[in-house]
Amino acid sequence: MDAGAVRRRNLSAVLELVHLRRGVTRADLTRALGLNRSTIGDLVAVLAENGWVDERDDAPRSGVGRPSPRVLPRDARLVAAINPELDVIDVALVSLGAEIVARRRVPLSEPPTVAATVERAARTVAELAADHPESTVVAAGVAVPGLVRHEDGLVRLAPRLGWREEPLAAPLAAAMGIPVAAANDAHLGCRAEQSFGAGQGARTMLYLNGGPSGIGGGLVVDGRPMDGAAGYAGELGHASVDPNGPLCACGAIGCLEALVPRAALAAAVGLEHPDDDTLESALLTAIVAEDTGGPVHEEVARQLRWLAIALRGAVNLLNPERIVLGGHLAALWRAADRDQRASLLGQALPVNAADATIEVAALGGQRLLIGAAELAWDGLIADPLSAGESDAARADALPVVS
Amino acid sequence: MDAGAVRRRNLSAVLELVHLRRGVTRADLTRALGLNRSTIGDLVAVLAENGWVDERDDAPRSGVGRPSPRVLPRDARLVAAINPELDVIDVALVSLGAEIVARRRVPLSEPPTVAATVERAARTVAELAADHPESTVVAAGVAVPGLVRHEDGLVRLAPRLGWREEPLAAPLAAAMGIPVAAANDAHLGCRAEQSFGAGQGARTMLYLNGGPSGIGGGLVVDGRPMDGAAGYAGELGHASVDPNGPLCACGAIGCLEALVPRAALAAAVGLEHPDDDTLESALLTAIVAEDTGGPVHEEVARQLRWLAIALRGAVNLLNPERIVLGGHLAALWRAADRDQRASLLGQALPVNAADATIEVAALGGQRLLIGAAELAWDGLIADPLSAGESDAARADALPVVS
DNA sequence: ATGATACGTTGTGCACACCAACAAATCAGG
DNA sequence: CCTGATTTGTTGGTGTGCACAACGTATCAT
Repeated sequence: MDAGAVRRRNLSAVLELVHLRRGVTRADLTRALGLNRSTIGDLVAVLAENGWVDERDDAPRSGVGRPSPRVLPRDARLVAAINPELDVIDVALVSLGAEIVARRRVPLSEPPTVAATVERAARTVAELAADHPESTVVAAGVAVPGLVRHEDGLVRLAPRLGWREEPLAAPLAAAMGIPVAAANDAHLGCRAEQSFGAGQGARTMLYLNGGPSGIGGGLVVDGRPMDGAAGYAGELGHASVDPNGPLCACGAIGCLEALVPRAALAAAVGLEHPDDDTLESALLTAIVAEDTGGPVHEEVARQLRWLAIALRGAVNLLNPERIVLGGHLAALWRAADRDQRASLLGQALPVNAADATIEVAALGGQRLLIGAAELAWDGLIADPLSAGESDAARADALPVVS
Repeated sequence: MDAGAVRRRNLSAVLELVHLRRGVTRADLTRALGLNRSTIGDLVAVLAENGWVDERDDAPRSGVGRPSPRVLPRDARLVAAINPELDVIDVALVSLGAEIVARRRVPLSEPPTVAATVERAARTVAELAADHPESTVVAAGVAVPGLVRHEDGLVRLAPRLGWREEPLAAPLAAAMGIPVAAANDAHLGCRAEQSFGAGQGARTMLYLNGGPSGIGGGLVVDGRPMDGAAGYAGELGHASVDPNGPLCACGAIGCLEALVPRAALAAAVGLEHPDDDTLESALLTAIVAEDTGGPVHEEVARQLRWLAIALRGAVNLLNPERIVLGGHLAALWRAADRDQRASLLGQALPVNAADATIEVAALGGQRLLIGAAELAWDGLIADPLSAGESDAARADALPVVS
């Protein structure tokens, strides 16, 4: 580690705080980073020169002493967030501080091929960027409903889209002329919740999302997203919960996601492909309306029992301090009564159950886009000055294909 | 991060390499750390001045060019490693480079209380230290067969010893006058295997050990040991593998360790409390002697089936690149035939199964002591100069109770 | 108004890693 | 055995970046 690395680290730490807290005072920065006032002043000045932040004097007056100027993220640079799905490609431009500046949902008549995804996404990003001439789109992140190799953004398998061993990040980068990184959608949901949602502050966390194509998840270990050896960690949906259970689409027996399907929950309340909010409110309504022991109660109780078994294993293995539930698992949690909630971790070792709090995901429909944007910001925040002169020349500094 | 932090980090990185590789040339250090020759020379000189390393010119001649002196760990400082068990307290002095310099197994007539453990361990360490007057014992680590809170080394529960909510690190530190850290024995086995055994080089690894009191484990994530929120991670032994299975001692149903007990394997080969080596060789002998389908084959196959179910969940959740098996799980693996070995990860997602290799633990009976020593070295290696003048004054720099 | 408090600003010093030039120790080839 | 090539250690000089102290500035409390 040389002296330059110190500078890079400190600049990166400042920028990361500005990003995560959407603006902080310089005084906050000195306290959070333990650096000298003069050093912080210098670092902020460098970031301001390079177009990353603005300083403003509209500090909320708080206490005696000279007020500290606020350091705010600047929108001169944006990243693109892309989420291809079965019937839509969701595209957004996201600022530092994770504000969605522009968003367009491009409807599809049929599931997209990779080529179509690349073409539509690149075009849509260009159109959205044209509406924001004062900003430059400097990188992109893609949330893919499937397994993505993180070293090069190759989609190993996305059953819902019918993709298999398809390069994705590379052609997108070629089409857009900026670095592109891709990752599993649940991983990125986890990142988003960790940075800006229900996972804030948790150093060890398990995120579980119940979507139409199954149950995915993500992990945070020591405050950092955990990908595993190649990027496929977090697949608790394919943990065994019943060795005598049904055959799962993955070929194994008794997977969690085969026993806790979103479709069954939706069917119990008479819906077919509800979105998260619709499913949740229908479920809560049904639970209130129905007598205890009715079919909705039954299905909720059944799914909670299986979920508890899977959570027991994960909680005993990881000793997380937080568990965040999204999608129909969030709906399940909301529909559960006091006893059912307690029993979710009831069979875990007491010490592990005591450390863990269960929360419901907070970011709703913006989750995947914010997560994809986080992925895109990663390399830039890690080394803010490399983006200084030519934004395109920095491609190889990223864990990304350009 | 200030300038001094750079120095600390670099010194620490050099010392860590010397420790892990049990000596390296200065040329190796420049390559491994990417620092300048002159910087490495300076760092090594500082470490040598402070009694951490020796330089010797006995380099193995390899190729042209001026030979690089070897930097070797020096035994001026030692750490104590302590492992209380049911019928013995195992104590050792361990050098930088993880060589066991002295060891004594103190036999017990009955399971030790915490007070007895503290007294016997402290006395034994003092006696061993007296045999090595040229060295100073500067810290200690304890491997506990139970759940240990890592912030203060309090034993939450050690069923085998009958301990519950017992402070351990604090009284030991008081008795010995040096910093003491304590952790779960399987965690420390994992650390030992990671640093010096079958886990070397793995950045994501799952360690699983089958002992007489159950199945414990440890995790390595991003090259660093993973403890969880409070220190209780790795308990895959209490993952559910059969919701209709037997009641486990932990109060839950169908835990892995209830279905894969060491005692059943030992009983199958007619032994009662065999050590690891005895069990393994007896099992291998029996497998060869017995016809396929016999009771030993049956028990091995049965246990492997349950183990596969638990491993599936863990592998899909973590996407590890290595799985290390110890204790009777290692014996199981050794006894398994080709097909059985393949089927251990056969139900995991193919991408996850492809990334993971299964290995057998390599360090045998020294594992826990080496792991406990690793724990003790942690704080010292992280900041070598703080130990320079007064070895005792550095206590509060450690994640440890003094 | 006045002191106390908190913060930004400026100039200086220092720690530390890098660099370039040189010296030393080996190997290969004659 | 000598010579050149190669690799590495050594030395003195240089530059970068953070800390620190002293001072200026803006707010609050009385």
